[in-house]
Amino acid sequence: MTVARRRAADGTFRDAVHRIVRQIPRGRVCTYGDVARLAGRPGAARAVGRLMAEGAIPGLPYHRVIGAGGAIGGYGSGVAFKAALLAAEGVTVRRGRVVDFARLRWSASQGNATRRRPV
DNA sequence: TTTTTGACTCTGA
DNA sequence: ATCAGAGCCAAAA
Repeated sequence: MTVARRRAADGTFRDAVHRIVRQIPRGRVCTYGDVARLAGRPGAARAVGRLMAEGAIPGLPYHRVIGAGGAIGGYGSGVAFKAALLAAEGVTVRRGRVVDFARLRWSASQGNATRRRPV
């Protein structure tokens, strides 16, 4: 491997966050705090938000990362566009809040098929 | 190394 | 429900 690929998985917080965000299924959402916790740094929600703003990896579903309690959070191109992207996946956003956030909330451990009761 | 920044979150008024 | 304040963390300056 060449040193040029130092952006690859190296155990850094940033890489951990990127890998997690990439796993969020379509039609589901995850909070900044959740991502931080999954990355092994509970409480680093703010740091996660900053990484989202960087958008270092195009193609990642950054729009699926929202605020605590289902708050829409922010977005580089505007929260309106973020809401539109979510709507396109079947996630309804009303008054800056994700409807049925509790059910659409995603966790790495359940992303597979642990859902015993489909929506 | 210290300071600043930012798509956060919780608590209390 | 809405707002201000404080706490927290990682990356960049």
